[in-house]
Amino acid sequence: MPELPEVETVRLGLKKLLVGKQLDNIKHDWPKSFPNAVTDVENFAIGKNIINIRRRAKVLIIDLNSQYSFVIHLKMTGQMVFRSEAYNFGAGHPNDSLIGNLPDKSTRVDIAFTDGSHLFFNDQRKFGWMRLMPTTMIQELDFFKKVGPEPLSKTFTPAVLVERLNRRSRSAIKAVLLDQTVLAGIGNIYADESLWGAKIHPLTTVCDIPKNKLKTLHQEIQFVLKLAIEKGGSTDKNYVDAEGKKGSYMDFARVFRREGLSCPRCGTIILKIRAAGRGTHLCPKCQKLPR
DNA sequence: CACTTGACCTGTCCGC
DNA sequence: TGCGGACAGGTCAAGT
Repeated sequence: MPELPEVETVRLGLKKLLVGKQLDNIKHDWPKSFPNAVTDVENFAIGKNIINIRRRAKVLIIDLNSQYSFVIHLKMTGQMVFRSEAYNFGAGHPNDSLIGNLPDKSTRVDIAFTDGSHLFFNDQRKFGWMRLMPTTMIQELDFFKKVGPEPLSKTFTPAVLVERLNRRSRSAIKAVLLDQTVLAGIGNIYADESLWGAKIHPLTTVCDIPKNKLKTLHQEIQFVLKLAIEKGGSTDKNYVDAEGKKGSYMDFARVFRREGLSCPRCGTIILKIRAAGRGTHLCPKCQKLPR
């Protein structure tokens, strides 16, 4: 589910809620969701304390004071939800909460802390995973070696965007924006939203995009990601933050999931096409293919 | 190589 | 109401 803004929202929530807590017990029922040896969990997690929560691309990292960390990818439907007590109802926001009692049938991992609170890793589709590993080994993972720059970092200038996109200059821009080795953290929602903002058709070949539009694209990527973090991310279906609450970016979306509605800029009916194997939304008047 | 498709899973929605 | 198929925010591996 989550792209950079959703993972960042979860990170901010977990950082407030989890730092300092001591692990008491871990229950898990689906090996692919938590592929760890029992001895590693006993030696490097149980009884240890959480010291920091980080994010790189769409990956969450929970550091323990044992030189080990949980590395977490939520993929399509993963959720990390904290409860001060297990088995109670959510934060008391009936309109904002998607989930009630925990654990439930989507719970893959249940981490109990010594103060009685719990962290639940829920994942309907079981694509996501969390694994315990030595903190220093994280940077050795293939994914981390290859992943591109963070689009909200100070060093991510328009020139850096151009240089990264040119690595796949003959591919369609939508596919390139989704490529995590080009840029970190952009997924289907924010790719469509930023291309609409820059008035670029998702199937445009990178080398056919004029320089000034690439500069606009750089601005739009940062604008859309920052706005989405402000709004607590996008809840299309499953996404919730660390307290189980939905994000509200979808109320601000200009094209994503708005097929058949009118373009907020020109009023033309928004289309949904297939690009890079993904549902792709665009305004056919604002976003024309160069000819 | 570069791009597309299938696989990993469960759930929901739509058409017949 | 039931059933089949398409589709869903991500990433790999395999195939063309």
